[in-house]
Amino acid sequence: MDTIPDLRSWGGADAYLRTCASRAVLDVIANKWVCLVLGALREETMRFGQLRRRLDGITQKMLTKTLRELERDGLVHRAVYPTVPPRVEYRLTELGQNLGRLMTEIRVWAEEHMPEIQEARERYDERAAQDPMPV
Amino acid sequence: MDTIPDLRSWGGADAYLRTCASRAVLDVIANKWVCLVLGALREETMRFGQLRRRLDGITQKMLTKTLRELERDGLVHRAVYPTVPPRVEYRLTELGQNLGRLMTEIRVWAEEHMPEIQEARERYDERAAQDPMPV
DNA sequence: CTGTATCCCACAAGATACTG
DNA sequence: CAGTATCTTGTGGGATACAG
Repeated sequence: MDTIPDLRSWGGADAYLRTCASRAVLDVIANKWVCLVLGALREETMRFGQLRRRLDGITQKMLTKTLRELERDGLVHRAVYPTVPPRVEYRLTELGQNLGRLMTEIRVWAEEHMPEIQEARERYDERAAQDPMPV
Repeated sequence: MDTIPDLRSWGGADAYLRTCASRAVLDVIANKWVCLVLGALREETMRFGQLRRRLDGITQKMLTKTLRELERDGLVHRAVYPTVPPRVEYRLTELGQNLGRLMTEIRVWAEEHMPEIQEARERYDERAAQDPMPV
């Protein structure tokens, strides 16, 4: 079982986390699957398999892990209906919806500016290819 | 030398990246150091060592790598002054400032909501400790 | 259908030492 | 000062098999 990292190292002498909440939150959302799951659930409550298809490319394992983390962080609510076969629905909590709005802003930014990034990369790579990098 | 991963590595039929810009951008910003560097440079142009001290806890290697990626993506400009000892200044490009604003929103959100996340975790862990998890 | 449990590997990332 | 070059370890994450 994957263990969920504990952040209580907070306030301690640790160099990374010390002072700020920002770093703790970044440890939550600086994760592509987390962002994508939040984004997907923003649209509607979804079942596990539905979510899996929606997030084309995610493995069962990563989806489960991501959802558990989000549940632990109070961003996603997990509702189990003890039917057979089992039915599990995931929906954003209020906190999750709140964060989801930020995710949407990121998506909007992404769609608007990705071309510029792509162009910058091509320029950079071209320059790098020309410059005689030392052995 | 660390190579900068190329998006196209997963190209073509891959399930993850294909269509959307969001995923490509998430691969850029879903990274705590990237977020922190952008956040730091939002305040002011900084030299390498200055940045390193500011981002307490980052290693030289990771800072270098992060800055190279950001430079490649056109988010950070790198200015080298061929003095001795060398002086290298990093500043956000316009695109970088633009993204930096999003970073700031994340920081604001973090400071506002981290306590809620922390509480959710404690509740979750307490519940988990009580429930007799199956072997 | 919704998960757990394993095996496995590539790579992210820290520590350390060296250089123009 | 601003990096490179190595070495090593942890872990993110895929593939697969199995279970309630």
